[in-house]
Amino acid sequence: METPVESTRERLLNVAEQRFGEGGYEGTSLRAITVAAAANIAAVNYHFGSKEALLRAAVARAMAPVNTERRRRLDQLEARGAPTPEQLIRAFIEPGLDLVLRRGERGAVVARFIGRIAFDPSQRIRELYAAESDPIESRYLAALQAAIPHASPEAVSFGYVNMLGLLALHQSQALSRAPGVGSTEDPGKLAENLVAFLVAAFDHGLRP
Amino acid sequence: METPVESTRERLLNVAEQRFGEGGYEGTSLRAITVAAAANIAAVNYHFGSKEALLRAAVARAMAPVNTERRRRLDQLEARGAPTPEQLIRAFIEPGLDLVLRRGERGAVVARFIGRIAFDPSQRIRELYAAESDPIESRYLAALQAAIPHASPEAVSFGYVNMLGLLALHQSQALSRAPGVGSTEDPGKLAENLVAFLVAAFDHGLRP
DNA sequence: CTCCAGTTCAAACGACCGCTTGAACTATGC
DNA sequence: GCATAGTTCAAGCGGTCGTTTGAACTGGAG
Repeated sequence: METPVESTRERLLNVAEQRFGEGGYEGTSLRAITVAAAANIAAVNYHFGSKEALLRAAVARAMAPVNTERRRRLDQLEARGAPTPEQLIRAFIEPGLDLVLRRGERGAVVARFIGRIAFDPSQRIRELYAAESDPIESRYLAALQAAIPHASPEAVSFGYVNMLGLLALHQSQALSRAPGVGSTEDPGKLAENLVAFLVAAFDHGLRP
Repeated sequence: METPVESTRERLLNVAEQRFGEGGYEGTSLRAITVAAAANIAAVNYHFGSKEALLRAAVARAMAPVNTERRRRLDQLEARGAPTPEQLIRAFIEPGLDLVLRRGERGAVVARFIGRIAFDPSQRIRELYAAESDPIESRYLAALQAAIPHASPEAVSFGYVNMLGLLALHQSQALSRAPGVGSTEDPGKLAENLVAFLVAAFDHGLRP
């Protein structure tokens, strides 16, 4: 009645995160996006300004709820006193997998989009993602360092980067090369497995 | 005297693995490659047939010594009896980081190339890499399963995929967003850190 | 010298790229 | 009803893409 179910702008963002997540930034053309979104090519430049600006808007929209949830969990943990490594890892991983994978079809699309962009071949694109998640990341790094005092800052950074990479890897579903490997597993278990894997690595696998 | 230092074919492969490693497959044009290789554009189709065939040849050439070394280490380990998880992880990681990062400038180029292609946005490209490393991978999976009998096959596969992903991540140097994070670290230490991280995760972080 | 296979070359092919233009449509306020 | 701002549209811009073509060059064999 008031809104035509989905505005052109929203349709563009939805299709963009789907296609960019499937083929990457360079591998996806604006024409492919606009056709799938039933929009005119010029609509992209009208609503966003450029292809990269469309990507930027899509990244910002996709990351917003994840960042919010991470911030909320971190606030909550720090209010209760010194958090354990497991609590911190869980607070980082779960918003990326759970919150996003539990929302059915669209959630998986968003997760794949985020995971792909985070490690896009182009450094320019990667920085675009990093800018969206840097603030909260530095808070996590500091909290992790405090929770694992016996590890050097370099070791904590190393672990953190690995956590980031593994999360992106599973978000992007790049490991579905052989069907049935772990793709049909339910997201909850994946999150639990990943958390357990990382907790063990952080607790026993950080060299001085 | 006998060879003009480098044949056109070799120059194309060298530049291809450098540029593909920097910008990804879709983000690198044949013209950029041929210009940098001081070759004519048609040389690509003459020597290889197509852009994708050039990539395939580059992947095969880059992976060959890594696969050989992995096979050699695995043979050696299995000849001595039941290998430990650490031995297996080391035998997988070190050929990917050491053997390739220790060869100075060119080694780093090859490593980045492999790491990028392994998780390219396009599934087609990823499969191209997988085809080159699948045989040896299945041997590792079986050996890992035998070395960690208390873990389910799903858990071992999960750990293996994570190992693969982290190796590719560090090979591709995609984490050099902030300069100086860990980029200037020497490759030997990186390998040791990564092995320790993975050993701890495999030993204590695989859920039943 | 002639021949010929192997290689390199400039030039161009059609297709697609991101982006722009200017007109047409739509809906709201007066 | 009419102006106006917001949006959509077909069409086309210059440029780059991967690939192809046919001629020119190269060096060794007969």
